[in-house]
Amino acid sequence: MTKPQISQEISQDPLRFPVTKDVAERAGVSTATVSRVLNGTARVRADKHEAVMKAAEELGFVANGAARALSMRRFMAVGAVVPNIENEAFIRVLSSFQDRLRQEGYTLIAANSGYDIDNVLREATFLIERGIDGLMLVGDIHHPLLHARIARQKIPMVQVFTLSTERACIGFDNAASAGRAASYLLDLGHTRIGVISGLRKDNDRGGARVEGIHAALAARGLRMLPEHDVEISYGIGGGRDGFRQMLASGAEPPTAIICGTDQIAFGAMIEARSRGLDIPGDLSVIGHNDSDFAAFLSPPLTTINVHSAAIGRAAGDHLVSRMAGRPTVRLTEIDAELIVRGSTAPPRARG
Amino acid sequence: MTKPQISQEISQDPLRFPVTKDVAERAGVSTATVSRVLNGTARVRADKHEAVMKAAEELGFVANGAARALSMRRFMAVGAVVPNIENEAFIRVLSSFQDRLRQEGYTLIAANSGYDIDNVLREATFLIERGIDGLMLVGDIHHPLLHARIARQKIPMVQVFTLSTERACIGFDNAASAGRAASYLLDLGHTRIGVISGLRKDNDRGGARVEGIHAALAARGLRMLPEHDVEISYGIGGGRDGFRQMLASGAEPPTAIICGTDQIAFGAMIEARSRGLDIPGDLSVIGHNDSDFAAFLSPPLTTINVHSAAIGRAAGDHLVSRMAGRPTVRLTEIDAELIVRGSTAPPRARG
DNA sequence: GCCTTTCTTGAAAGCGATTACAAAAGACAG
DNA sequence: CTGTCTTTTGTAATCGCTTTCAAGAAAGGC
Repeated sequence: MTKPQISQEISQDPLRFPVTKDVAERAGVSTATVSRVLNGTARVRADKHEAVMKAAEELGFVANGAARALSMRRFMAVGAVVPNIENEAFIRVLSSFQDRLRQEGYTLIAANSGYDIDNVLREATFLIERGIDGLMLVGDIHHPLLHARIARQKIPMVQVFTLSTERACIGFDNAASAGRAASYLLDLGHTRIGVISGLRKDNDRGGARVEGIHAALAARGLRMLPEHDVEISYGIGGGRDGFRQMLASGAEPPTAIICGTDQIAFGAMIEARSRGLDIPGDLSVIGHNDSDFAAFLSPPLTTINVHSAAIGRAAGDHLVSRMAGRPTVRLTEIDAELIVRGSTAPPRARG
Repeated sequence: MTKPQISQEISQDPLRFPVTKDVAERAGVSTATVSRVLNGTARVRADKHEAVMKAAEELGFVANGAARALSMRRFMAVGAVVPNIENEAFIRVLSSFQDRLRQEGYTLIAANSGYDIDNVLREATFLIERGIDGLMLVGDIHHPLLHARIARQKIPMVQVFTLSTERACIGFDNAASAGRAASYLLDLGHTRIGVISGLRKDNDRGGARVEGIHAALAARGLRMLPEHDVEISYGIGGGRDGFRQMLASGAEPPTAIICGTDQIAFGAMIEARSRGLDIPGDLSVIGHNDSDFAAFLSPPLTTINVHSAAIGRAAGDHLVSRMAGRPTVRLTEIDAELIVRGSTAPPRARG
């Protein structure tokens, strides 16, 4: 077994990775010059410039981000806390948000809260300790301490999927968009409309949507039966359970339902069909988010497209501007859109 | 409009957020003691302990992570580069990986590469500059420079969804597991078996799976028609296109197909049905990943569960141990499992 | 009560970058 | 060849935390 070759460039301690000083010595310049070359912050004579580049290359120099962050007082990272990192809508938001930030050299650090207001506080604090330069949150209802902390640290923050009167937001009016879906069903002639939503605790969006539906019904002098207003945890299984529960209540079944996600809608469709109900003949179904599979179900699912990717991109734009000290608009509305497919139709004439 | 209340605790510059020194002064101790109390690294007399906690609380103190990282030479963050952040399997891995790391106080920074080997290098370098203490990659084929860089910085790294002879891995033998699925179909009596996989460029897993299927066929003296081996970009639409392409080739259609994801399988099922083919009567279909919807399709989809969540957790365990300097096993095999549901059956006797 | 041992504490030295400031080196005109 | 104006460079301070070291306080043994 041969002695390990210590290559000449590793002078003293082969265990340590190279730092600015090593590059400086090797290139025969000062650390200031190294920094100037590597960051392009000031003119450096061509020969020294080249020497630095060469030395950095040879040593495999990688700048220490913590040291840089400390001295620049900028971390070049932004955080995001979403309720559920496995939910399609949030993934799309994060994905486009990240793309936008990455273009500007920012890193995204994402965390999830499990729809719990205390967890949002905990995760956001964790991110703030990390030194993030900006923060994205979902919704407008948060722990009061969180807003105080964000203000104290002067961290630019933007909220998505909501429109708030207080803070910067990118999103839409959840009540209005769900209301429009309800109105569409009412226009088709439905009168018994139900809703299956995800958990509404600490979730202003879910709550607003249900309220918007109630309001649309009320505007036509109708009201939703309490038995037709069910709340479940997300997922296909949840959708099945939700619809089963609605039928089991003994109340006259709805002729149309609006679901919190396309997964829930899919679950409800499965349950309905297993009971011999025809969709859309006996039951019209509307989902949320326009998931990949929505157009491929049979019948294809009518759904509310919330434009997650556009929202994420806009949130990125917003934060990038704020962090650069540029002026920004507080509210950006990217309205949700009802995509009508085959899962909705006028109610079948009563037998 | 009243003058903003400057609360007493903000003594000098109300623009700056509080630092250790401020807490120390307010509590009447040194910064060393503040650090000791806040990190619990050494015993401190009860009264001083309390004074520090109180001062920190009142000031809304949040430690500067960059400074901490710099002095501890530990960033308490790990990176992960996955091919596609919108793919269910990778999301599950990231989610469980993050949970595990979060327990130990680590932050996860995730990036995606779009199945491109150069992007993996770029993103990983970006993360290394950030100062990550550990790194997770998908698969075993990477840019040679990447391994050099990881070695130079002495960053613990673990690869998932693969088993390598060189590096630490958590995963399974892709060829063997796909081979088992093929053998299962062969046992049912199928002889014309096709495969629809995602892009295989820079993707050792996809390639290995297809090879495993070829090998299983060869072991029975059979071979796959080239027309039955198609490669598409991921997604339901891709699955439809893939199966359409297979039929359009003019070759005798397969009686069974194995798909790279459940989404692809779903797409292929849709296309098959639209052509009047019965599943599993005319066509058996196997997917990959056991997506949420797999069990709910009709017929329910037979699929290979790769245990993404378990892999992510194990990868977290592995890195946590390595970063703590504890000994670890290099290879952890978490075998994939065929879940047989209704989409597979013996081929219908030829008409 | 005095000496040794054990706990607590604070002063100060890093960690590895960036950058303000001043000195040095060139460029140019007279 | 000298003085002035730029441009390029290096020195050293700084960012905010952790941690070593040594001193001071408290505790225990005789």
